Amino acid sequence: MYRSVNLYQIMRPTKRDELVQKALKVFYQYGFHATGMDMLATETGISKTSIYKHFRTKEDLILAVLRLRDEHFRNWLYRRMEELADSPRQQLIAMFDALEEWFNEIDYKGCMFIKASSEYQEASHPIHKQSADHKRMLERHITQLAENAGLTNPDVLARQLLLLKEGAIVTAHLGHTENPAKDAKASAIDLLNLHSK
Amino acid sequence: MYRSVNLYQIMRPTKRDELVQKALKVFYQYGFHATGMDMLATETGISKTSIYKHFRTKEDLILAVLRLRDEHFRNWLYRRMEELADSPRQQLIAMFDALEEWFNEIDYKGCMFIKASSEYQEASHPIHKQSADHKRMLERHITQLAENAGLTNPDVLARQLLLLKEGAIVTAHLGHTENPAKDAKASAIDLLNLHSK
DNA sequence: TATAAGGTTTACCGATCGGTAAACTATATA
DNA sequence: TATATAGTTTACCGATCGGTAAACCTTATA
Repeated sequence: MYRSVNLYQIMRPTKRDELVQKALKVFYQYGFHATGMDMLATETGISKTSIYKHFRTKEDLILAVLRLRDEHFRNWLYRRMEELADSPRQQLIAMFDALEEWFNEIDYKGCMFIKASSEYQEASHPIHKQSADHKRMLERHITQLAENAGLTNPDVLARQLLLLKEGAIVTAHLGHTENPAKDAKASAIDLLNLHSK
Repeated sequence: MYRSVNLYQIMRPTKRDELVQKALKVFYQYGFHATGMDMLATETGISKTSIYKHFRTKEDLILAVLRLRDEHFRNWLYRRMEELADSPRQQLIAMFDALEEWFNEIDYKGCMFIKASSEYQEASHPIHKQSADHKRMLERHITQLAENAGLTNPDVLARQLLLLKEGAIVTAHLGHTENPAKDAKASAIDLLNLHSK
């Protein structure tokens, strides 16, 4: 019995994952508070009862959604940076080309973690904390790239590049500026040159 | 009669303004969707019926709140930049010192307009549009300062400085980085030097 | 003193909020 | 065939959502 249960869960986590995947789209498009569980059941085609079989609360579901989003986004960004450039230095610059591609998607609605932390504001809230963790992991990766590129003060430079990234993300969503990714990229190139030995 | 009505409205717009002022604090602290009208009535001490005498809908109230916030914030930032530095060039740098003061306030919860645009995502939504207008007005002012400072490409530089500002604002709220205002300021100084003749 | 405007309280509206109970169906293994 | 699991539908829970109706109080002017 135990064997069959475990095998089933290992081999077919499909429905649960399908739910998280669909919920991600809905939360991203409409926001967290604005998305009710009834609407979520309708949009995903999965009954509310089934949803609550998988997740104790709406908050738990959101945390799972953010986990998936973190995995998807970091994988995509890191891969795209590698595809667009060879050297670590050029990859840091290519981050802003990748961002521009993202901004130009028709359904672009900003960064899910900025939104999450802004709807769940207290720093102690699990959703806020998990959003901060995502940013921390990005920072670690970019810092490593800056080190590999042999740049001076790789940690400071990484934080500065990420400030440009976050600024471009919210500016692209506000929509009052033509091409924030391009402006950010130009700044990034300048900063990189200044941090070269 | 008409005279008395008008005089009354001109001389004592107090209650309405008091409502907007208090609603601003509540919306800023708890978010827009998360703040119900009953809670708002309780927190402001103004009955729901009275609120709806002044504003037809919750959305109208939010628009009034954002108008007040725009006025407060821009006045505060511009004044603080002037207090902290004399030359236009130094004032541009001082923007990040002013931001650091803001970030260190105990009730700091990020930028109200970023939050508003992220809870009302469609670019056509009045709340989203008004948030974008705020950013546009900031851009105009910073561009003017860059021109007065005699810097090359004042418009590009202004947009880049504002990318750093927005990035610092969301990073300070996420709370995963020590002192984003300091990082942003260092970048700003570098960019300013590169744009000097 | 009559009147009008701004404000109040109390109560209510239908809809939706997050979440649950119960009874049922389909599938896959023992 | 018996059993366990994942999933379903229907109905419901108390609370809160944005918004309104009606009756009353207060204050300042005509």
